Amino acid sequence: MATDQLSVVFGALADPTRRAILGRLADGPATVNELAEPFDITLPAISKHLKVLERAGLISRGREKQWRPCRLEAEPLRAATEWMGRYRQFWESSFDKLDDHLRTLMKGTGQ
Amino acid sequence: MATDQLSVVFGALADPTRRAILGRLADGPATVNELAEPFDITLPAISKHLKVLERAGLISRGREKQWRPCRLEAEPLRAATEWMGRYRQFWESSFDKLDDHLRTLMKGTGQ
DNA sequence: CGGTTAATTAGCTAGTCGGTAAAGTATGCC
DNA sequence: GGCATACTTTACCGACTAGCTAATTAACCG
Repeated sequence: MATDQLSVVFGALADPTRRAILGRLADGPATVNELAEPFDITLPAISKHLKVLERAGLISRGREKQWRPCRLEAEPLRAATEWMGRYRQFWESSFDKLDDHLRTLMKGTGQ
Repeated sequence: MATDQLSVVFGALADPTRRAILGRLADGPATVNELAEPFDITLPAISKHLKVLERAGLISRGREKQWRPCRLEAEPLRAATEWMGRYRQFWESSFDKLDDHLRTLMKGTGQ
């Protein structure tokens, strides 16, 4: 996968286990074992997923006694959402049913 | 990569070439050669990228004479954006700086 | 200290990804 | 038909990914 920030973030989101982990973290911080509990995969596999999420800046990790609590860091999702925002008009209106010429024309009118 | 729709869409977006192709298609339909022109990669590589985008439902392809014009289909981005929407509060407010207890408490108040 | 719990690292396998070159398919046009 | 244009498919390659088991590190507890 490419190394630019957006690619890393989208790449991190392209896995249901990682999205589920983020979902869990939306309810508050959790330890690695707590995060692993719902899944049928081993702890090392979870550890790898967490590293991917950390590289994407989607989680941060503390140190508390023998636990390493994870916490959600949603900031990178702002950039991802903003990137998608460019296309919002194409799914919120019926513009995507029109041909290019007409679309260009209408864009010029400020709608 | 997993096969659920959201994973396939995020996976398709996790590559800068594919995102650039979508960017080009936002200006209107284009043929494969037109899409390939800005890049330093071979046509087969572009063809593969297009197949990934098509599998994600992000483009559709027609047939006009000997050309196979591609057109943007932004609909899948709606689901992707909606998924991220769950986390909007975490980057639009300072909630993500507070601890879980406080966040839970404030959520109960409706903001 | 020794043992337990928490989590990461190392090393392996199988499969996917992004790219290539070369061959194949489809259509248009003389 | 025959040739050119526009892609696509096939076969291959090196790098990366997701999973495993086994071993290691780190911190607490008695």
